[in-house]
Amino acid sequence: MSSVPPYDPRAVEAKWQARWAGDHTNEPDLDRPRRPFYNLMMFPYPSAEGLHVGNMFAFTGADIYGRFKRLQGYDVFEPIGFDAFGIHSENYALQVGTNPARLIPKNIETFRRQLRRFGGMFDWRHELSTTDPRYYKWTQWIFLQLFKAGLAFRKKAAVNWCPKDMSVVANEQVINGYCERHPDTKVEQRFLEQWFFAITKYAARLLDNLDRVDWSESTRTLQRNWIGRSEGAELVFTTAGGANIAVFTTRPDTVFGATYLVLAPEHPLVDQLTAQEQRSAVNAYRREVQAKDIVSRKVGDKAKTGVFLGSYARNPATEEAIPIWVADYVLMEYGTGAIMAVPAHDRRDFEFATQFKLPIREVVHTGEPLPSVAEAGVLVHSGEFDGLSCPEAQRRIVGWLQAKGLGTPQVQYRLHDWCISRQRYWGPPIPIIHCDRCGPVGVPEEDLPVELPFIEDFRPDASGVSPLARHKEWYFVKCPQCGAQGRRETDVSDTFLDSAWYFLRYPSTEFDDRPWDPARTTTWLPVSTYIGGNEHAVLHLLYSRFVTMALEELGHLHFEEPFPKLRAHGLIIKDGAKMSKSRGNVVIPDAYIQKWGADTFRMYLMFLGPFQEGGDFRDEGITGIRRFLEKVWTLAHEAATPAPDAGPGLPEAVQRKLHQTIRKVTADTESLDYNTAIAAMMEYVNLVREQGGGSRDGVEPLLVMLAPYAPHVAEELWSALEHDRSVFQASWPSYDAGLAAAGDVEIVVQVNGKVRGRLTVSRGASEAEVVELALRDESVRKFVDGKPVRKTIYVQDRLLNFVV
RNA sequence: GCGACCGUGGCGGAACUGGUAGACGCGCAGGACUUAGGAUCCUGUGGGGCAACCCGUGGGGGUUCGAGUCCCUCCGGUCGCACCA
Repeated sequence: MSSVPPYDPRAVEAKWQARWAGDHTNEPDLDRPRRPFYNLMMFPYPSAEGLHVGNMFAFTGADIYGRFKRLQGYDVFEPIGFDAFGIHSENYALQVGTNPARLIPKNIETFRRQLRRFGGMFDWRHELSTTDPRYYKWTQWIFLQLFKAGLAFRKKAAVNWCPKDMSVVANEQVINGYCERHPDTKVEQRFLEQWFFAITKYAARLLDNLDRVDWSESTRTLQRNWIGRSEGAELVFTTAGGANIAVFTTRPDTVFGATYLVLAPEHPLVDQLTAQEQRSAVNAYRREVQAKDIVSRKVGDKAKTGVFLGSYARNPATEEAIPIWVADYVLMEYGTGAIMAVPAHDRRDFEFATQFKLPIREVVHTGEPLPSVAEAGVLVHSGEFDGLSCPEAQRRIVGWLQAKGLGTPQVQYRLHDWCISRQRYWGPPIPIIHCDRCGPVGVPEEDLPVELPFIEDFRPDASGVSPLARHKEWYFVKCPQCGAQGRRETDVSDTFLDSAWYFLRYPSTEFDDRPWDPARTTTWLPVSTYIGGNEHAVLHLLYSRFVTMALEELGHLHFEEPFPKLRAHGLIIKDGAKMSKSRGNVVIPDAYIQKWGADTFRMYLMFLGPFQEGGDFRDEGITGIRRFLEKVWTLAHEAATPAPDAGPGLPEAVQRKLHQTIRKVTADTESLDYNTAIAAMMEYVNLVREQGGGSRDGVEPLLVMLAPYAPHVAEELWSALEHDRSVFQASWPSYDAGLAAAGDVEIVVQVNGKVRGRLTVSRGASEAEVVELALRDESVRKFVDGKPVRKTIYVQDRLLNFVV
């Protein structure tokens, strides 16, 4: 055996990374691809700590898929970028006292270095950052398109306000009513005029299209639940004073049991319906509710609170006068902000009625104790509808009330309109100018981008207005419509808007005069495969779908679903817990890559467990992968200088195993089962070593299969076998199903379900043959032993079972 | 509280439509080579038993010739949601 050079991953990886960059290996011809394949992964937020193994796990899994597609003959476009606006960057900047505009470029530089080092197949020509004015110019442009189409509008909405931060905080930053950063400070509720996108107009389409996309079922279920469609009816309760109170209910069949009404504290009719003697109690209650932060109002303890308004409404079914209450368990954002309470058949209403001694009337008899919420029973105490089943009664009662003008069938969605306003500094300014005469006016497209000014005092102050409003030269501007003095909108937009369209920009990053080039877009979009974490299963994906859908409708795109195929990867866990800075268990990959090489580390991460489920990061097992690559290294060098006595062709066992391995690695890589694909390659390598070592025919297909997983070492060994061109110009090996299936099989012989013997027979042997052989077996005979065989079960090529 | 997913050797994990449980890897034990080995190679490795065999996929029950896989129930864990009328 000739001498094999040592495997030095650092040298090999540096060499091939330089070669790929120099040869433009990872840069497909975007204008004239033969078989375009857009391999997208969720772009990272460039944190100050750098890329961690969770990111790398996700990117490696996505990169393997892209490289696999490349080897199957596709022109793969695999871009990367940075989602760098947002509250995380801003809070970190506030903490260290440096403007985020200065911090982010450094963070991006670190990420870029780490991403190059791990060997992703990225097309760096098309890198983007959401903070780049060349990018957010078009984020603003999209806002304007939606604004012009009437899909962006303003309304008042509650926000969490931290008096210490002097700023708005997100729901996730409120911990039990206190600010995350100031645990002694209670968060308040404030009502501010905010910008919304009318995503609810698309609720039905967003829901229906889910049936037609190829996504993991778990992700689709999350989206369905989030959209939350429910069917029911809107019913009208009238008051003596002539007010109409509309309520939404999914159970119109229980309307005879509605013994009181509840309005949300913010309901516009509360003032009008409050009786004089109750006014101070009602006002006090409303103030109390407003003082609570949003989260504890929604999440908080389950004890019900509320106040009687002192007035009554008429139940449209019974015509009785029933009391009207205000309570915060009714939410203004859902339905009409008012409910008919049916305490006998709704847990929440039951709890409330019990507490405030309100009447409880059973109208659906199920035999269960109250409250009985099931729709399995017959109507009672419901006049002419007594005896009907619930579904039947729902139809009939809605029809009856509809005829009286007091009800209509209706579908409600849980989905809210998307609030895109952020009273913050670090985001793209919303491109609107407020004019006293013209109202909110869109910034003319030729004036985009509205640049975010670099300001030193980006800290919020007690005024409650955005830091941007303090910059007069930026803030005051002429109204584009009438030329009068106007003021810029000082809210910036939500980061979810930045990321709701980045995949549209990637193929067209070099064009500054259009957000995306029509020809490029037709060629490359929609995305071929999108791989990302399930933490974005709802918001990011839903917002991206909405933006795409709206842009399609406005004629800017030719498709309405951006991600026809989506796969969610699992999470990397460390010491049984999610990696997070607060737990202090974040692992940075750099030291591992330095020590073991990127190839070993990539494969190690994929070998931890199923990609779509995640795994527990411990570094003990990493040497196993390194040993495997060393073995491949040796085999390939043996193949490069074959022993003189090497015969032609592969030993039969190797040949068969090779075809079985190709079959398994192909199927497993396609389905993202990378851990078992790696195990299959290991088995093959073990067999080749047993059977005499490396040969060209045995090693070359292995190197191609290994290339997506360990691209650098695969390139190095491919070139050691005297190939001039990149291994990624090779094609994925095919297998011969006949060869893969050939050979003998071992059949298990059972007696009464217990394994008593094993037989080796040729594949496809007949039952009679196997039975005869089995009965000759010593240990099988011992258990059959003259007893009559009552039944024989034979499973071809697998098992024979005698029941005696 | 509701919903989804999951419990397999010392560890990470394999196991197609019910059909050889523990692939592959780590670790561990013994051996070889070596001045040395935390390098490499070989052998073994679920538990019990000298053996024939017996037991074994969170606990209990069921269906079946046969259950990690299907059904019921209990226990434990992870994730998601948060009064959605």
